[in-house]
Amino acid sequence: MNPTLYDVAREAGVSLATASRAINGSSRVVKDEYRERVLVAARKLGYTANVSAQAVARGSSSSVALIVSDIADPYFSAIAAGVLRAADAVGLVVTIAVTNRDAGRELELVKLLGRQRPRVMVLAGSRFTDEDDPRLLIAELDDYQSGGGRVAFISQTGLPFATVEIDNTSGARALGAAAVSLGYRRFVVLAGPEHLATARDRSAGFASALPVPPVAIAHGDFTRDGGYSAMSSLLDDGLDGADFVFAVNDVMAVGALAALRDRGVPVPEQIAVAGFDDVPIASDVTPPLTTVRVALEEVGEASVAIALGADVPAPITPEVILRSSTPAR
Amino acid sequence: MNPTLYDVAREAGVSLATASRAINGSSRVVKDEYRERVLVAARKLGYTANVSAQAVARGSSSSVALIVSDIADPYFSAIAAGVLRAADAVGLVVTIAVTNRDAGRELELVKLLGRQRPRVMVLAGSRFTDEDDPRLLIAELDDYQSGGGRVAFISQTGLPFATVEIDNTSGARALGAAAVSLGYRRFVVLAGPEHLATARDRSAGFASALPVPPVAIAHGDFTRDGGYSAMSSLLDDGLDGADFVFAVNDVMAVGALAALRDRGVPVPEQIAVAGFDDVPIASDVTPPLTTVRVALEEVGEASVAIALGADVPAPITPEVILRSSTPAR
DNA sequence: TTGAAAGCGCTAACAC
DNA sequence: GTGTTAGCGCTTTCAA
Repeated sequence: MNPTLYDVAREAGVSLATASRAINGSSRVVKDEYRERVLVAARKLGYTANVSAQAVARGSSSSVALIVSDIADPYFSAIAAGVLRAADAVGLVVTIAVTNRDAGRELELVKLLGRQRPRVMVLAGSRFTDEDDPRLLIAELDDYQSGGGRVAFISQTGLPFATVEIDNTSGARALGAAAVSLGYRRFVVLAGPEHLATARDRSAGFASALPVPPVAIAHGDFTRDGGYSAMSSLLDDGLDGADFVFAVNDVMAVGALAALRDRGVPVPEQIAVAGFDDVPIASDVTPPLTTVRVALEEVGEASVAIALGADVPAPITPEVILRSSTPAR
Repeated sequence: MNPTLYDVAREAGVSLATASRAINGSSRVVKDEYRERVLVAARKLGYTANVSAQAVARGSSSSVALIVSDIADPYFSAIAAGVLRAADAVGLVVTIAVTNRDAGRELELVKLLGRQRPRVMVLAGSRFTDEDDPRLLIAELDDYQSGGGRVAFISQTGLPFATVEIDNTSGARALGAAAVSLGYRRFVVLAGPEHLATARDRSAGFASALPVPPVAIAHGDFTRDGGYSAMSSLLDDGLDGADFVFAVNDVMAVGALAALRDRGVPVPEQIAVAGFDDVPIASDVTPPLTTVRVALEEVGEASVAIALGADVPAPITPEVILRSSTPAR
């Protein structure tokens, strides 16, 4: 059995209240001698506070709930790292749950994690433009907020909650412009899931910078394998002189690179490849990937900051990073 | 304010006890009519159970605590994915904290996360052979266990707790043997931190399969950058005819690949490279990396299984995966 | 089967 | 400063 605060108080010969004040350092001042006695007793008994009990008594917990699509995806694990760091800095503990890219699951998880009454809830999945009904999610989050919780979204605009917004459109447009000025002329887009807002914005932003529409667009999952198969199907159809492929995120670009390599298509000699996000591996694949950098860890940190009351920052405009996967033509 | 169970009971016109039984489905049976009324009332009020209060009343929580070195490292994020999946399957929620590879931090985190009285605690960092004093950690974990918690370690033998053991030595030895039979003769090892048990085992296992000792061993962090700098310093010293470099984990191997590429050393033509773990990107770098596969997600799942009482599995013997970074000579 | 009531471990008035 | 005590929201005897 774990010793309770009551045990500590008895051992120290003080009241429960004094022990509580000495250990968690409330605003009240405890005489040094007593505090010392309490601390010694706590150490002697191996006392560990019970945060559940504290949460019940205080009416608020010390945790942040984080919902991501897939923790093994470098995009989300980088965000998680930022959330973890920011939470740690303010003494909060982080509970993580994954949707596996299932929108319905997200609502369930909001309910599930909401049971912990976390101080903050960060949602980092992505919205679907054709979503059945975001109203249920909104209602659930409203309930959560009315109970004193704070919500922050990452990269999902259009919802009535604080959001760390990433300007996917202009980032992608900048990349498109860079590609054009490097001399590329025939573009192909690995566009991700058809109804995923982030994917659409990036795809559209990229296209908006081109003098001519992309010669082909292939949809696929927002994952490495999605990139691999989208690229493969494009290859099956014949590249038809395309000289540049834009994958709407880096993990898809990595998949595309693998597909290209498996087919023996030289990159960047025959075709250039670019991604989006600048996840850590982007610079370590061969050739190093041109991409659009989003400071993911900072985005994660910002999400807990705004949930905790910081001003919502202006939309983050990601920066084009040119690497050898897209040399000048 | 969040509605409480009391509110629900009142709304449904039943007692608190009945509402509790109807909602969490205790062993007691509640008359259908009452149950229905309670459920309707709960929905109407938007009732959400408060797990902290449940934990206090029940004396046990429904969470698992996971401690890893760095969630952005693919090795740990893969393990985390497994832990998350296994926890989800049994209705447990996961709290994650990172040590940033600081051994002292691990003890602090055990204390910190222990305050939640998690049902299970999984430690996935790595032990240092020269550790100041594992006794403190052990004592802390013993306390935790005596309070009813269950501990599981991943890949860290020698501690008196259930462990998902990875046979690093034999995996590395098998890789060494494979390298020899492929025709390689002059080996170099990127050995990781000097006192990290996992790194030492892998390094020693590999060397034990060679006819001659490695021509050089470079230590460095167990990270991508550690691999990059270890490889760089070896390059500075002159490779001296080495034809094979073994990095004790994949992320270091990826760093080594980058260092080699930056210096213009062709891989695998001039020198072959192999890693360990088979993290997802291993097969996506160029050339695809020969490695020793550890089923990381399964390891994560196994850790919660054994903590929950499953039999401790035999040490996992990882499997050599030959890819193009180590062609036959 | 249901309800009253005694806790669970802790905090925070409130009184001394 | 310190102690008493009434909760916090929920579970679980124990009677009825």
